[in-house]
Amino acid sequence: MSEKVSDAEYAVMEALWEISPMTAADVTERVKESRGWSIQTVKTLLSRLLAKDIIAAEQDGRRFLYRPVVEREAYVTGESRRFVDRLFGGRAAPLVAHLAEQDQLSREDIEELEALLKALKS
Amino acid sequence: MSEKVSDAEYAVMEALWEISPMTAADVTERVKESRGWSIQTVKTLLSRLLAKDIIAAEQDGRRFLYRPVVEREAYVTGESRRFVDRLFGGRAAPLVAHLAEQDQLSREDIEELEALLKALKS
DNA sequence: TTTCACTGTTTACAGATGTAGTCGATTCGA
DNA sequence: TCGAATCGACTACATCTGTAAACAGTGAAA
Repeated sequence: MSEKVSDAEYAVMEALWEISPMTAADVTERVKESRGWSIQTVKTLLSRLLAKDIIAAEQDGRRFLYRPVVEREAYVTGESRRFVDRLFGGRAAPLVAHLAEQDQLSREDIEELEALLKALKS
Repeated sequence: MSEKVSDAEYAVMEALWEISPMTAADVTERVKESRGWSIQTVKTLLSRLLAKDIIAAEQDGRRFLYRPVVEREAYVTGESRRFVDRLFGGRAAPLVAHLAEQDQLSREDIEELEALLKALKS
């Protein structure tokens, strides 16, 4: 059970899930727009992720190339489960009901969901 | 926009959302099973929630009676939005698709969702 | 060869969080 | 009435988080 990923660390993971492996400088470049972090900050986050075994590093000359160990899919699954458990007693239907009540479902969402359910029934 | 509720604080909120108002001792009693907290811990959490204006306290003799200011509904809405934004680009359909892929949807969920969608279409 | 740019590593430091202990006031039971 | 229980307030303290600065090593440019 890999450890918890903080908000800031998550931003780094997003970059690495999109492209990997990358050097610390690359990652800094890619997260520059969203967060204005210095490369020092990114290095700290990378070290912490390394220590938690969320990512791995492979030496390349004098630098390291970082890559995810935990895949995005697995992470999202874990987080989703935690979220649904915590706020909706582990049931998905109340979650969707809630989103619907809050008008957080677009017509497009609704159509996709219908198609999805149809597929699930078969 | 009310401040962030930590994990421990959330456990206290759950109790208060179920029954309120309650004294610190009551809350301690109600969270005893899930978390084994001392009353001191609960008092600290209540103070922090007070400071964040997530709950309010009304004096009752020598004690305080605590009650939620932020309603569960509002909290869940905020958290849901944050969650869906962060992990699914703000779209609900991919979230449900993901839950489906992970077999996190029961037959019951599926039926409820169908009914829900039917209602939404009208 | 000297200097500079760039590495990773170590250290920093304030604020949030989890989990209480201590303290002074007060009320309640004996 | 007097001690025990209880209350809220204040203090404590380790860990995590966000955000870096300082530093030491090294490879590249001049």
